[in-house]
Amino acid sequence: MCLYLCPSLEDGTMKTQKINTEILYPHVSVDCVLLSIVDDKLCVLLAELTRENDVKGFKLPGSLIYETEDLDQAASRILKESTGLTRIPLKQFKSFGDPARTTNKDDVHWLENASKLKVGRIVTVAYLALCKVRKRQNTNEKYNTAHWMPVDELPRLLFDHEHIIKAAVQEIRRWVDREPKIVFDYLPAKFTATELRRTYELIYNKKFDVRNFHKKMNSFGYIVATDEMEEGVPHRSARFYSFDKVKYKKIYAKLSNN
Amino acid sequence: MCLYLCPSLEDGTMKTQKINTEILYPHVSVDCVLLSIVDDKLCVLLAELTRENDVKGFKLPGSLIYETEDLDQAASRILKESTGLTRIPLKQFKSFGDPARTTNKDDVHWLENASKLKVGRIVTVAYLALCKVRKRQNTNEKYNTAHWMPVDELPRLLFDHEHIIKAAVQEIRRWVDREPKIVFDYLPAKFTATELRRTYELIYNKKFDVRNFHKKMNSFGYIVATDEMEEGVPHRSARFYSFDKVKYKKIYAKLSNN
DNA sequence: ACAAAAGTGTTAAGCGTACACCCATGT
DNA sequence: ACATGGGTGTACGCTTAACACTTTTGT
Repeated sequence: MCLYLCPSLEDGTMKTQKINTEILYPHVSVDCVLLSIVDDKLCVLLAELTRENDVKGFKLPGSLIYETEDLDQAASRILKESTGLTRIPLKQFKSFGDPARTTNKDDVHWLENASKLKVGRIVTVAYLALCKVRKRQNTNEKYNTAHWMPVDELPRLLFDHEHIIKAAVQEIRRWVDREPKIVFDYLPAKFTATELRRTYELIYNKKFDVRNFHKKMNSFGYIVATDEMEEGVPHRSARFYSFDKVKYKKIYAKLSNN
Repeated sequence: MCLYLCPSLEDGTMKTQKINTEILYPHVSVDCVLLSIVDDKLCVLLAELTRENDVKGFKLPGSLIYETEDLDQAASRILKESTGLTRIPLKQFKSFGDPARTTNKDDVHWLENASKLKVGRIVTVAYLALCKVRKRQNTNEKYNTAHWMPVDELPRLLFDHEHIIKAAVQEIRRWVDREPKIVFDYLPAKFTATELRRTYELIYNKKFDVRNFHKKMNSFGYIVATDEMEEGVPHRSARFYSFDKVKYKKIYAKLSNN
């Protein structure tokens, strides 16, 4: 029943935090699984947590939400804080609310120490994005400890964050199936067939036949060949292709009409 | 950043509610979009809200979560409270946390009146299920006002509940695509080809060719013909089929290996 | 006999998969 | 010349979609 509702938090009885003159809503957090390809591996951005110069583990970039903030806004904020990126499509994919998710004694102890707050129950809403990696992205000092780490060689992670990452990797495949556009938001404006294929291979964690992949690319209808060719490579140079937004939208207009 | 954490709620500073000797966590709710087929229409279970014998609108069955309760548990509880059903697969499909979602003045006024509580921000986690409709299901007095209403003829709904239902109807199609099993959890143990086809048609909101549908049924491999036939119908009697769980699991074992 | 719904088969088109060789470029 | 990766076509099997008539049963 929904008849028992949230008492106002504005009466000051909650230990709310003032940050940037905004009030946190200290019951719900957003965690972002930011994926990218680094050194030919599918990687996730992780923040390193240390205590007394001792690395204790890693966590996903995340934050409690603000009182006046939508979940999607919180996710965008975290994306920007942790990578400097904006306008990257973010997808909410699952919420995690097991009361036991924040009860690992080591994790609680470590986090309470770092945060100077008592750690209670938190329901977290997980988001996913495929990020262009930029140099000099870690301008925020909180994230000078952020690292892109391969999703299949994960370090010790806070609470259920490993579980969240595994779910995200499953989810991104379904997302790309439905909205291939996100791959082109990730890729540079001009890309070679091999770059595109390799991106798909790393996302799906399987090889695609080169000839069949070219055929598929052509069948899409929204990937257009340019006149430009790779230069300075010690082998036959590859053609650059680009993504035609208008054609894409026409093709996918039907699909979303349901 | 996740460093600002939830203060313990056990210090009594929150206006928590004691119900069934458990403490509510008054910041997160679970709402269930319970779908079923009634009178050959895809319907959703809605609770009617009245004030002074005046029908003000409808809402999804939902509830704040308990302190010690997982989100999935809360959804199962709501399912049971509102329909009496247990063991029906429930799928978490999306969370809704727009701060403005609970700010419609009419809705707030009406709900505050009904609940005798100040309505603040609530993040809700939405679940979906396909329910067998049972007679005499509304044993819980809270739900003597529950009705199955067609999803394409929705009445005035509380807050963003219409939006949640629309999202659920999209989602159930994807769910059936991935896990056809839920259709057989919905259907009786013995069902005719037409019943199955009609179920698909109502879920997908489109017609399926009869012959092609039979062919597809057979290709599944887990739908087995029985010797039983319909009786007492004023036309050729239909064969009953049944769902073979073991065969199904063998077939879908591969798919989930990813 | 008729009304009403059940059940059945073929064809064509599109899509996925498997597979091997020549091409262009820099060293 | 050679090493390196780029680029191309065909054939087969599977899946999907379109389409019309006969069968069974109760009245």
